[in-house]
Amino acid sequence: MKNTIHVERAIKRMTQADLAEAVGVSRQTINALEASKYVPSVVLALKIARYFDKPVEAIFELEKED
Amino acid sequence: MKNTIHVERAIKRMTQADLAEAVGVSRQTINALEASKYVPSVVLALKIARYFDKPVEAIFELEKED
DNA sequence: TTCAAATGTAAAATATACTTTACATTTAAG
DNA sequence: CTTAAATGTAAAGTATATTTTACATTTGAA
Repeated sequence: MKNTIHVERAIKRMTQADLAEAVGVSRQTINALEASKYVPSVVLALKIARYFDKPVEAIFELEKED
Repeated sequence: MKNTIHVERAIKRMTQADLAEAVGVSRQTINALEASKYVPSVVLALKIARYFDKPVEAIFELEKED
């Protein structure tokens, strides 16, 4: 699992805390997602994608090992 | 969280066990997802969507309470 | 109607997402 | 350089996804 949350966040010039609040999770959760420490639920993925107005697949990408 | 897994499965005329094997989870996991007993990870959602050749959003939909 | 396949369900165990608190490090602006 | 904001990280706790085993019920085809 690979994601481009930090890129989307850079485009919108927002902090991890901003995004966390926008999608209703803690800042550490966003930080951990960006660091690929774990895989989000599809609910959180949908919220993040919707926030950035992109399809889930544009932000979260499967890798061979998934 | 609402999903249309059983519909996609009906279109392809496949069993829960078939889909489970195709995406690498147990049959009970598919059964529980169809019964909305829990929310899958985005990895599993991506695999299911990819298997049905549709975007995640076409199969998994956020609800107000999410 | 009968039988096998498909589905529903449940409990126990394990893995992992997510939160909270707290602190250290980095970065950017003044 | 100094300071505040942003980020990285970590540990402990809670919630929940997923598996395994097992059995009951439903459904469909012969």
